[in-house]
Amino acid sequence: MLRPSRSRKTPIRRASRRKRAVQAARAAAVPASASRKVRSAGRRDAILSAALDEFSTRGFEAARLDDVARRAGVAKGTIYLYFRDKESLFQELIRAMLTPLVGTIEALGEAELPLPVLADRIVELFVREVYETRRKDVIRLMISEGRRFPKLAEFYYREVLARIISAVRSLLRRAAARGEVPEGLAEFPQIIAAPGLVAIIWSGLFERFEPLDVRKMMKTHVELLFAPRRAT
Amino acid sequence: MLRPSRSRKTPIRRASRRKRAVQAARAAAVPASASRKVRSAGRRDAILSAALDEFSTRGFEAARLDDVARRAGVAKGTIYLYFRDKESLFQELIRAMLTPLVGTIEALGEAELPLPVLADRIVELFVREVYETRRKDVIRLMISEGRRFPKLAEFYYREVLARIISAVRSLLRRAAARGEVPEGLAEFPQIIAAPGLVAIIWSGLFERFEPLDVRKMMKTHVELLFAPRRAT
DNA sequence: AAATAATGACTGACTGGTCAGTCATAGTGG
DNA sequence: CCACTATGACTGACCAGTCAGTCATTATTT
Repeated sequence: MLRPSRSRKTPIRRASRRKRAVQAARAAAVPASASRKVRSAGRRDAILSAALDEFSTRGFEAARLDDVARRAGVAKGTIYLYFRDKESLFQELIRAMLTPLVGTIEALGEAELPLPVLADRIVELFVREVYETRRKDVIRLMISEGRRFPKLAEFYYREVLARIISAVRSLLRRAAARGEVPEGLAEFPQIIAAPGLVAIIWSGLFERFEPLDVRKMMKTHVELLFAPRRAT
Repeated sequence: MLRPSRSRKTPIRRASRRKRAVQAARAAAVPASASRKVRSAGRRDAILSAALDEFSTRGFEAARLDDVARRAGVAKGTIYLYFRDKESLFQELIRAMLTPLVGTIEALGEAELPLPVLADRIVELFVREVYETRRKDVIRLMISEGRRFPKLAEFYYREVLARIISAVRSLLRRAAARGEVPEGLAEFPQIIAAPGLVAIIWSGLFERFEPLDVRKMMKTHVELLFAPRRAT
């Protein structure tokens, strides 16, 4: 916690043993007619969605839970029925949005695709599944605020990043063995992702001064990396 | 405005009895012997340096000016003699640290260096002038907090980024004209910087799980980009 | 050169406003 | 009918920014 003194006072008397319904229900408006379970899941999603909006525009510290509640169409106290505290809400948000990426990327790594097709897939995956979705904002949040949440960074590294890196690395090794990409690349999968991250940062800070064609930049980069070379 | 009943303009005598003790305990960053002008400059620098530390570790919002003051060996009020407010302190910090980079990079762009030497210089410049200095922290701050300071982002874009990009771009164009680098690269100078930025982010979030050899990654990347290719 | 006055840099207790988290009370689905 | 869900006014911590007061340094007078 950022200010440990604040919440230490009251002992936590959380009795709920209920398993969290982590199923990805659609974040539609919550019809009054729906069953409790459905409404509950809807509420949770609405809160997460509202939190993403507020955290994205104001930053974690400056975001007000009152605003999150209003945006979610819920009272502030309700948030505390679904999340232990603000920090926990933040962590759940990141967790819920980024975990699903892993499977997609691992699948991409396992398919044995010809190099040009692969390059294309990587670019498209990034643009369509990240850059053009709210995942872009979540990753921006992770970049901006992650440093102050070491537990979250650790979770993210173990559950998401390490697995993605490992998948990309083995893919690069196989390609390198066939002589399709240079050896050195497999050691630094970060290099492949780098322009994507830069694009995310750029879009938040400088887009209005100098727009950036993300797809084209990614394509240029990947093609440069994967281009056939003269023998050394 | 409602005033507390006894409040007049009555000056209330409350000179601190602990004053002498406090002054004795204060770590004197600036020797009391120095002239006013010297001490003043020293104070400003001490405040900026302390602010960088506090902003870096807690983030802009969470950083307390009380802590900045303590770290600088100064009273809180003193900060307001040198900076209008917290935001202005932040802006001055970024401005003071990053503006000097421009000249260095423009000089690099103007020297007509052989490609392998140039690659080396770029990597070394980044590692020595940014990554191994506190500029790394300032850039991390810019990335993390810049979005909430549009004015600052604009200043930074105009005064720093645009000029760097322009220098790098013209350098790349000349190299492309000689056939030394691929044409596409000049359109996206961001690609060259990307791994450097990723390294800065990585070092803040994941270094403790998986250390990253920045120099080697940068070198790998630049060499891949600049490598001789088969004719297309 | 010493005494005295003027200056303005510096201090830190205090204020006003903010907001995370609580809990007494009010619904409502099963 | 009551356990579960939801509410929102409230509280206590917290902190940026203020300003009346202090005192070291510099300027002026004797």
